[in-house]
Amino acid sequence: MNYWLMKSEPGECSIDDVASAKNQTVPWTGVRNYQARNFMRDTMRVGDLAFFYHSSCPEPGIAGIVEIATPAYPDPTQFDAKSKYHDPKSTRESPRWMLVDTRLSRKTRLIPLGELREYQQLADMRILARGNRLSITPVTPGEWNFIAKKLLKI
DNA sequence: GCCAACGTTGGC
DNA sequence: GCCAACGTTGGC
Repeated sequence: MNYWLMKSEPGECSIDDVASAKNQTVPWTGVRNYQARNFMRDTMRVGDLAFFYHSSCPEPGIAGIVEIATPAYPDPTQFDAKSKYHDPKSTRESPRWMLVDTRLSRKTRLIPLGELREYQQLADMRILARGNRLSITPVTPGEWNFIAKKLLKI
């Protein structure tokens, strides 16, 4: 079982959008970065848990927990000429972009980015690194447990 | 809106 | 294969 942190812009898809989606499940559409794709394609397993992080918004921070609900499969938006995620270089025979579905595990209180920065135990988290732009990053069990137990008390 | 940081592109 | 230019991300 692996732990992750997945960024989403709440203007695109917030934790409340996941909560109100059918089966409280959303496809993690639109990843166009190879490292993030590789995590989904190669390392994620059904049942893995991820912090759902709100980025590029007034209050960036962890807003909930989602569970990986499916194995990786081709992101349909890459084939859709009308989608902003369309990739003309990708083919159905050898799709370039993969995604997983994520299902709400629970909504949490919002842990602001500034609060995450307060703890030495979390100092190595990728999300806290300067200039970090990777939208999916691994979280260690130690970091996961610290956030879940100490900050969220779950 | 600014700007640092980083990934991707494309010419060579 | 190198690397400069460019575009994007994301916090502030």
